[in-house]
Formats: sequence, C-alpha cells, structure tokens
Amino acid sequence: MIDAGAFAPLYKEVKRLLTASIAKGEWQAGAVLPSETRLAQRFSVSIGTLRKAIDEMVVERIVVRHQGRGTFVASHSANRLMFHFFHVVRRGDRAREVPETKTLAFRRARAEPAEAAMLHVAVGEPVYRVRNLLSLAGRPTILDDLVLPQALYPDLTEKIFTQRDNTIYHLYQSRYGINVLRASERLSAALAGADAAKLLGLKKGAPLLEISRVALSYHNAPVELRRSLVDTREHEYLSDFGGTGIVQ
Amino acid sequence: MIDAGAFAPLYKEVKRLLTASIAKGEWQAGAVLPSETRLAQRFSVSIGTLRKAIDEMVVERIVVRHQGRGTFVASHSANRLMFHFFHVVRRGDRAREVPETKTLAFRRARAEPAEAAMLHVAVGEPVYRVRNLLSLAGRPTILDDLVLPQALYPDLTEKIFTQRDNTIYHLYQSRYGINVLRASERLSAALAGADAAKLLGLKKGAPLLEISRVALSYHNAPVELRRSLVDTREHEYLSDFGGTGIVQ
DNA sequence: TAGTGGTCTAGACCACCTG
DNA sequence: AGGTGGTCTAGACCACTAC
Repeated sequence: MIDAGAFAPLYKEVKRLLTASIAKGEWQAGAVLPSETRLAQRFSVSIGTLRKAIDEMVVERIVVRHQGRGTFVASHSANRLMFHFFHVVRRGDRAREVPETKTLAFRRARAEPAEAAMLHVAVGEPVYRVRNLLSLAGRPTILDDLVLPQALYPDLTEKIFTQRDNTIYHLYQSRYGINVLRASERLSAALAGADAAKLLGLKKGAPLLEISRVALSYHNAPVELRRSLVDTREHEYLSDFGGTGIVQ
Repeated sequence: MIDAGAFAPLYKEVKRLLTASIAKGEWQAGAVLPSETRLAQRFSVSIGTLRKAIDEMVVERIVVRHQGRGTFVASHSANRLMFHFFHVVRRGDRAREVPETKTLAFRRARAEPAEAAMLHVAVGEPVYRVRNLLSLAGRPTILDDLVLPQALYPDLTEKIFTQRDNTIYHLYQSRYGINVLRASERLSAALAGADAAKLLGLKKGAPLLEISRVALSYHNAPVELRRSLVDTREHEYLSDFGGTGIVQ
C-alpha cells in the first residue's frame, strides 16, 4: 500500500503520483510508460486500480493508450492534437484549415495586474508579448496577442519562436517541457479598431469575435494567455458541450 | 451472455440496451434504476461489466449516481443541470445569473431547408418558431429564436410554453419525455440590426455575439434549434475544453 | 512468439443513505 | 439494519503490435 494516510481513494493517489512524475519530466512527451503490470507493481496496487488511475489520465489527455504498443505521454506533434486547441472552422462545411502564421511583434515586457492574476505570477513579472497574424486560405483572419511568463520559457527569443517547425504548443512542449492540456476561454463580440481593421483587411467598426484564452498544463497551472480577434465572415467558432468524445 | 453475435464489447452492448430502455421511457427522467446487482443479473453480466457501461452513461450525463441511494435517469430539474446549457456569465467574476425570460412570439411555420437539414426532418415540415427575450439583472441581454419540430412536441401551445414553472428544457423533459443531453454550438460576431437593437436597448450596429445551437437527445437526435444574440458589454460566453469535470 | 493494453469475471470490503 | 454505490483485488482470456 501507498495510501500514506490520505483520505483519497488509492487510484486517485496513484494518478497524482503518476501525473507528478510526468510533470517532473521522468517521462517526456511521446515517451512510453512502463507496462501496466510493472506500474501496478511499482505502486503496489492491483492492475484494476492502476487501470482506473490511467483511465482518468486518458480522459484528461495526460496520456494516450495504444493497444499492443503501450501507454504514452500525450504529445502535441500529432495532427489531431493540433486541432484540439484550434476551434475556428470554415463556415458551412466546418472544414479545419491549417493556419499560416506570421509573427508581427515579439517584445519583452512586464505583467499587468490583470495578466498577473490570470498567470498566477506577481505584478511586474517579466513576460514576453507576441503578436501573430493567422491566415486561413491565404486571407488574414485571426489576430493573436500572446503573453508568456519569461520564467517558464527561459531562453526564448524571437528567432526561436518564429523558426519553429511545428505548432506553438509543440515548441512549448519540446523545448521547455510544458504540455498544454486544457484551455479556458471567454468569448465576446467586439468592433474592429484601426489596428485590427488594417491588419485583417476590414473596415473600422466591423464585428469581430474576441476570444480570451488561458492555456493550462498539469495541475491546472496557467502557462500562456492569448487574446484572439477573429473575422467571422467566412469562419465560425465551434463549441460542443455535454459531449464526451465517446463514440456510441 | 447477451452478445448476440455483435463485435462490440459486452459493456457497450449493455450500455446500448440500457440507453434504449431509457429513451423508450421504461424509466422516466428522475426515476431510479434497478440496483447494479439486479441490472447485472438482467443482462447476465458481471457487476464489473455493468458498472463499466454505467460509467460511460454517467460521463454522457444519461444517468447520475448517488452513493447509498441508487442510479437515476438524469433530470433537468436540478439547478446544476440548468446552468449546464447556459454559458453566458457576468464579465469579470463569471457569476451565473438566473435569466428572466419573456416570450415575444410563438408561431407555427414550416421548416426552411437549412433548418430541416439540421433538425433531420423534411423541408416544409411543421415547426414552432419561438422568440424569447432574456434579461440578466433586470436588463435585456439575450434574444433567442427557437425552432422546434411540431412532431416532437405534439400539443404544444403558447400558453403551455409560457406558463411552464421551470426551464424550457425541463418542459421538454417533463411533458414530452425529451431529454436534452448535449448541444453543439457555432459562434460568430454580428452587428445589431434594427430589430435586435431595439429589443436589447442598443444602437444599430452595436456588436453582438451570435450563437447557433443544435440541442441533441439520446443517440444524438436533434430536438431544437436556437439562435441567440448576446449583448456582451457586461457578459461573456464561457468555453472550457480539454476539461473533463474530473476534480483533481 | 512475447509483450502490450482491452475485456470480463467473482468476490470482498467500505462509505453512505434510508428506514 | 439493510441496501446502495464506491473501491480494490487477483486472476483469466482476447486483440493487437512488434520482432
């Protein structure tokens, strides 16, 4: 037993320990975990209990199971995961297009009070501010403003950021060991200012969808803020709830 | 055994049969199911297999478990479920307010092609069109336009609709046995037309959040369309994904 | 062929709720 | 006290993957 006097069920404890090991980097993203039999031995629990712990970690996308191959730490490299955090689709047929990203600005700055609260850091903490313009089907459609705590991404530079050969979240994962698991978003309607209008090829006062996202890693630790302004003339934001991903 | 030659796992088959029984009305919303022991006997499976079937039904909100009391068909009467489909919260503190609903129109009409496709009915099928104005903190904030197939709500009248003493989804459930489990939404930004501006107390051309929802019941059958126009000056739309509801 | 995860069983004990 | 769901065990067998 491992229970250590906690009042939580054994499988929750196992899940907590496994998640902590992954967060610590004992297994990198994409790496295979020991087999269920071995993990059960390691934690001195039955296979059933170990499986129940991993069941929840699968639902939370911390790990992925492949029958016959093993259980792997979830990775952003797969295409499926790339679109897991990209909810803007083409109007009508809901097609998902790969966005073309252009970085307009990369600056070092200090966290504003509101940002600091959402990032769980002190006011004035060093941050990066990044502005990206995303094009869909060749047309500028989304204007993204990112805020990242410098402490989490120590040696990040504009060159590293722009010369990545994959998604932004994959860069966080492969270079800094930061895995984005969840995102919490708040949406509202806004009017295009002079800035956004010019960049998105709109008239000032055109309607835009504004999305404020907090990206979260293990234990719900915030690792990025992102405000998106979306031109929804040809695109929409998809939201499914009550849904589970379980195929009937 | 029950497997009946299907290639699906036993627990999926059990889940399918249980869900079908609920959809058929063998147990009404809020009713208690037989105990796990009895259900396991009924389907000639072990408790473990029966529990795995119910586990998934819990995730899909088809049933709710209460330790020591039993397993119940999910019901809309609970306050928690009411807010499960209401994602508009107060800006800043994200407080959930109970909306005050006023029905502005209730008409019988025919399904337009786009509506018919989304509702899985024939073009021209009889529908109800309902327009509601929702106020939050005493101020008109959301303009809802609903489309319901008349076939699903046979004797519905404006009087029945407006004199319900609970949520709209609870009316569907208690009077017509229709349980809304999921909703699929598409969001975009729009400008207030003369109509919406007047009703929401805005200037024409003010930015609005437009939400198109399809409400789904068992086996993903569509049971309602709803277009919402939201004044997001004081409110926001919340969206969490990658999340699971599992408390760490 | 060996090893992996996926399913299924049969039972024990506990925590909780209702009478 | 009796019944409910919640946890945990210890195994068996199957389906899939890699070598």
